Amino acid sequence: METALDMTFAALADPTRRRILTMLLEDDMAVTDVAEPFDISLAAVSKHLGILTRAGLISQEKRGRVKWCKLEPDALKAASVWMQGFGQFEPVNLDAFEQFLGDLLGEGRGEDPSP
Amino acid sequence: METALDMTFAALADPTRRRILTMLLEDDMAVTDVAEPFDISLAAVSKHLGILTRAGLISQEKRGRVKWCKLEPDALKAASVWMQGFGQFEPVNLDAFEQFLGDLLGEGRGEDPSP
DNA sequence: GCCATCGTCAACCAGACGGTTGAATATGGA
DNA sequence: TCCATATTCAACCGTCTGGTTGACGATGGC
Repeated sequence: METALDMTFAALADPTRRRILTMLLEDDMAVTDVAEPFDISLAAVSKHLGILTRAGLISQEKRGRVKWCKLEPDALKAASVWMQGFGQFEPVNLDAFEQFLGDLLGEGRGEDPSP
Repeated sequence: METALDMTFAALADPTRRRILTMLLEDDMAVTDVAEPFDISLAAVSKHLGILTRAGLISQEKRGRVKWCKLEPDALKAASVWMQGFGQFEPVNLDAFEQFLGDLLGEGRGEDPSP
């Protein structure tokens, strides 16, 4: 049986999907617009969005002929809580977050969760 | 290129590996002892431990003929920080954590990160 | 009504994943 | 020295994953 936590972490394991999530952090987007910055087919992006939707990380609503994608941050909450159960590190503060973003730059681009 | 975040989330996506992490939360363990509660082969557990090690979530140290596995919670920190970048939910408090554990019971066993 | 646009579906492919088994490599104890 | 214990390695298997392409169903503009 595949639990919610399984699906959440599996969804987050792909860099394309994480990048999509950070894009949606700024604003809701249509599928075509989500796909625009990527070098893969629209069908591939559509699959990624399906995985994110099944994991509950985003929701999709069709208005007219365009389907809008919206971030659902509450799904991240469960995963975040799971990790914090390990509790051996203090709640994250903004300073640590900024520093982490700096570290990230050396590792790969398009990962940053903030504008 | 496979980033650290890729490996962390992929490692967390498997329920066997999450259960191993919660076991190691209580104490360091030898590979054989880690494998004991599982219905899979020792070799399979050894592979899981390799994945957790490569993701930096645990470390392994050989003392004598037994290899000890130790939780490395700092690796979870990066992933936790990434998620908190979405910041639309407040830092987790203990009450929410207890409630979450309650919710989890209906979903699958062996997932709980606390004793 | 017609055509372009938005998005998904279906079939396919290469490669990774989780598991198995059996052999191999330490190491410790008698 | 010999044997049992602890762990990994290597080869293999079925299934899932991320990608492609081409055809297809809706919807909106003209």
